[in-house]
Amino acid sequence: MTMIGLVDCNSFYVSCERVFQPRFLGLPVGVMSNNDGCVIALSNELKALGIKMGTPAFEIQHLVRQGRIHLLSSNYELYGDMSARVQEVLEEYSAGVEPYSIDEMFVRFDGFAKDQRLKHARQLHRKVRQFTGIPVCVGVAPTRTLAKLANRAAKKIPTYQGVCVLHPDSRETQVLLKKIELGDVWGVGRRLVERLAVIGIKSAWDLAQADPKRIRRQFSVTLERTTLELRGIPCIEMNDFHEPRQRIMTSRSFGKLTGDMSEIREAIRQHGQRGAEKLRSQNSLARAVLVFLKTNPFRQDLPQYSPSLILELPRPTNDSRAILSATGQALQRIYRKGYLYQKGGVMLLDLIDAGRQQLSLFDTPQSDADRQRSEKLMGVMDELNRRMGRSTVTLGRPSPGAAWHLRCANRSARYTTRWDELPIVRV
DNA sequence: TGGGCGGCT
DNA sequence: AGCCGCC
Repeated sequence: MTMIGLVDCNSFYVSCERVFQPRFLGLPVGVMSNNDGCVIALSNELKALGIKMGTPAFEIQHLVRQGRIHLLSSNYELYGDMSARVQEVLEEYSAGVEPYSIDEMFVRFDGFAKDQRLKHARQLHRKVRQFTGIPVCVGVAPTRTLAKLANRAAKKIPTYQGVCVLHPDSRETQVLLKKIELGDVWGVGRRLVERLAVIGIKSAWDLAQADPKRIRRQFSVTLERTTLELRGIPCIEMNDFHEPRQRIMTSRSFGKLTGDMSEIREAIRQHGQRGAEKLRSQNSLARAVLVFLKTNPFRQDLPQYSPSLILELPRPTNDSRAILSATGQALQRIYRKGYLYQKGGVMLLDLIDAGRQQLSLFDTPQSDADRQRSEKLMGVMDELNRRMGRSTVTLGRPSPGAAWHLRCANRSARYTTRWDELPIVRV
């Protein structure tokens, strides 16, 4: 019998901050997205004030000024490191871990006798807290979808105290399916909830009772799988985290609205280089690039323009110079004067494995030599940036103070990954 | 008023 | 290419 656990960190980003700044314990605290745009992690105290995930930060700035709530800029270096620590603890106490996101990990639960599952789940719950300081909830069930559901119950229903085990075909599973809202089921979003309501499916239980073939016909294979998983039949595999990405996107809001071509060009160059680095780190080549710009859709008083353009590369490459050359051309062609742009970015598409690149018919010894030089140059750049910090070596001129620099006014120290930012303890 | 990925139609 | 899903 397959059994799978899902360990989900509570208010993960907020919890990371609290580990190093205990004064935030018990207070309404939120962590904002990149660019301090909106709230993406909330402490329970902040949720209790009625503030929701995704609330724009500017809407609640008055509460910050009054000192009634605290908003922190996000500190991904810290969260990434804390996530690795959680994973290490789970690996130590379990038979296998599949990271799913920065704050969620699936854990193998096969091979435990029925009466041992709860004990083991409680042990994971306790050990992660003990060794990392991060509070987590644990859900265990025969499928990933049910494990997510169990986790949700563990988080929301106090009697579970953070740990919920659903044994195969149990009464408890039925009760929960009837209690949990459809939109809380993994894979069922807002739109599907609306469409399912039309045919009378309103709860997770209803979906579990539906005919999978009909679901497949009227909706999709993904939803059919969800339906089967709700019945305890495993059919969703994890994307292996080690599989290379199929496409790579780097984009960011400019710090302010801008129509200035030179500022935008700099930002796009930055994204192109960052994308090329990601490409090389997963040992892939791109066959095409996409560049996009976007005006601010919330400013209906301003003219709207959201162009994008795909350019094929002359040959598959991960050379920053070739990629920048393509992104530059694409930008040139989509940029229009007279608009204020909010955001821009680069996607690298049609990725292939660098090791399995077929030699093109048109390859000559000359281009082979070029490729070797390219690999050498890119390798040196990546190595310098790795050792000395990101953006030590870049192509093109740096432009300090440009509009597109990240806003992160209230970021905490990178306590666990920078020697000069170690926390200080007084005893 | 985020950023970045996958999958299906 | 566009939509939807997830976190």
